[in-house]
Amino acid sequence: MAAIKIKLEKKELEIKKGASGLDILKDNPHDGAIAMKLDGKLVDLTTTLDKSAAIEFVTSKDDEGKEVIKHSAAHIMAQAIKKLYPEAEPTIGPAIDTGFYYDFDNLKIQQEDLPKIEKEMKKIIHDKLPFTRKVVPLKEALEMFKNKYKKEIIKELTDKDVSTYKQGDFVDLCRGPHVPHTGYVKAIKLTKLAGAYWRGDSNNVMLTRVYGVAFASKDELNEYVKLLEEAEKRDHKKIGKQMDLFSFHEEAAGVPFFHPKGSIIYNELLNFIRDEYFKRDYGEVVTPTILKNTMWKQSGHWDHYREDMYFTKIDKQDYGLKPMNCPAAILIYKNSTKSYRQLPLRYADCGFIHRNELSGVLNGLFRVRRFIQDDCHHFVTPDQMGEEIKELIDFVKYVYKDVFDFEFHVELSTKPDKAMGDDKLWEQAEGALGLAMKEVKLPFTINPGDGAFYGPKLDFHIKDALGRSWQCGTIQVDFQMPERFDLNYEGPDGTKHRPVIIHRTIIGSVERFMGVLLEHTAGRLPLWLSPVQVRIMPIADRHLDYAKGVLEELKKQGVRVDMDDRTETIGKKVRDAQLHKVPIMLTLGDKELEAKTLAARTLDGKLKFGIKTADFVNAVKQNIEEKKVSVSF
RNA sequence: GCCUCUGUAGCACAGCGGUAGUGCGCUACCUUGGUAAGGUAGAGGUCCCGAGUUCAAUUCUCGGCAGAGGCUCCA
Repeated sequence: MAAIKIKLEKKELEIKKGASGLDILKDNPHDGAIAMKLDGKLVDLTTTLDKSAAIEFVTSKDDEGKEVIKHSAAHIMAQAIKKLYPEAEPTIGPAIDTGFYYDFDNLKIQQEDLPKIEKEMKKIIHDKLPFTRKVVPLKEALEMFKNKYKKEIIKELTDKDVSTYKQGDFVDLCRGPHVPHTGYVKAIKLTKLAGAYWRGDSNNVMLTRVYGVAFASKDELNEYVKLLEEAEKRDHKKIGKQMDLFSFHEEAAGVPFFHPKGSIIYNELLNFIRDEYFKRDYGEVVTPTILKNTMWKQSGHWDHYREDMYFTKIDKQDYGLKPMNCPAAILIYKNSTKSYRQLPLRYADCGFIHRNELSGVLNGLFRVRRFIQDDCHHFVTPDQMGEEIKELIDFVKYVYKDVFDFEFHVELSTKPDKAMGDDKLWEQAEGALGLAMKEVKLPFTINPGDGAFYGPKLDFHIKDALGRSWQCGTIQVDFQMPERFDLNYEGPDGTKHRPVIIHRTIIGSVERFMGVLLEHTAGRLPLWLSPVQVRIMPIADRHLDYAKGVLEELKKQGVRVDMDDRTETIGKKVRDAQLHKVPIMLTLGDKELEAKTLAARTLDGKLKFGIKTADFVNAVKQNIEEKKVSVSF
């Protein structure tokens, strides 16, 4: 038989024509190989070679390999479900970041059914059924697949042929690639059941989506399960309860009740941002929550945002609760003639805004119906726009990286379908944001059609300790509102010019940011944000008087301090303080009483004895002042 | 809003067609203890709300409200 030359990584090999990746692996073992790249294109290991090519094996450790495993697992699940529920109609089932899912129509199952499906999947995996690829002409494919969803997909394809994969008696429309046989998928777990609209459109029927995870080893599955447990422990709703920060009540769905301790965190976040405003030449404004509908009609909110608003009547006139602060800032701007010398003009507004969110999207502090944004409207000349945006990006970087130690990424969201204004202004605004990002040399991705109705935006997503990402800050360029409200300023030439409005938030909403921060830190907030910064714990009753003295002194110094004077053992008091995430514990006993010193314990279990009160106060104040992320002595 | 699930003491959960338990927490007393749980006793519940089935509903059925996880949406 004829031989062909292939290039395998750095080696040149000669193999039989028609040999497959699996054949090559026999003589050239490659640990964990599950797919391969043929001249850079990802294909099955079972693909046969009929001409010279460069080959690279892809393993289950590579991202591409992981995706192959997840995708193969989706097919295995579909096969299992088809067997258990023959009337179910498979639609689509891709690999996703966290695993895979498959959507079915006509599948009526419950959470309890998942183990049954898992069991069936394990059988299929045990049987090591080969995945076989077959390319068929479109017409033939239309006959092969009876179900309407698959037909719909096939009809939209522009290729001549479509590729199908078969394992056992299950055939699916699929580009591939897949693992050679089902036995390659070593560990699977079905995680949740959900509803999902066909093609993600809420006008379409709701399908049943089954989510799962798949790995090439049991260890990886265990690791994943651990991560889930960790995430559950860090759930901010749970931490909020444990630390007595806030609660939710059915009397006000979607709006948190912040308790005294939670309110401290809330207010500290606002204080922090206000201090930054002061340094950066912002003016804070305080404005009404309820404004007349005439205002909302002029701003465009009536046409573009009404669904998300609450309305009321006062003296037979129609009013709406503000979902955004911009109209108020605009009214203040228009209150007097503005000169170019006054710009940029920055109106910060920490007012409550209300959004009538769908009940199904509410989620702890992450998604609420009433919240405060660290919102500001920058009125700038077109010339100042670029510089102002760059300064803002810098501000964002300072807050995320320097103060809170968050990684983040940026998306540029462009014109949505439901937008107002003409395309030219949109392009100009999008260009300005993109250019600023390039100039500050930050990478960003494009999120098409996700802009606000009045302008494109940069969205800042922060990454927490568990690698999850949250949208918080946003910078939006708006040419529309200045037009609608006929805003202007006197230029150096003595004529009127149109300003540009930049709408932006950095921490986003105080609520969401607090939730992210609680999960990121697992409740171990930096000292400056901790509701109780220091807890004093006398060891026996005879230390009480000394402890009270220390308590008063720290209070006088502005430290948030409390005392655990219960008749409990010191071990018990330490445990309680640990559980409530009190950053500094002062244990006061005979030694301290005698030497008039303090003994401190931090949450990491480190102890230090013999601290002088004055030194302690200085260290604590400095840590707070510098907004340090952690405490140490 | 839609899909699946859930709702029992402050919290975490058992339980059951005959109006309820456990642990932690709380209160009192004893204990005065050196870095993640000392002992004993006690208080605490409209079993989310409403209707239906039943001799009897916290339990079964239906409707509502709220929560969780998804989908769509979003700070």
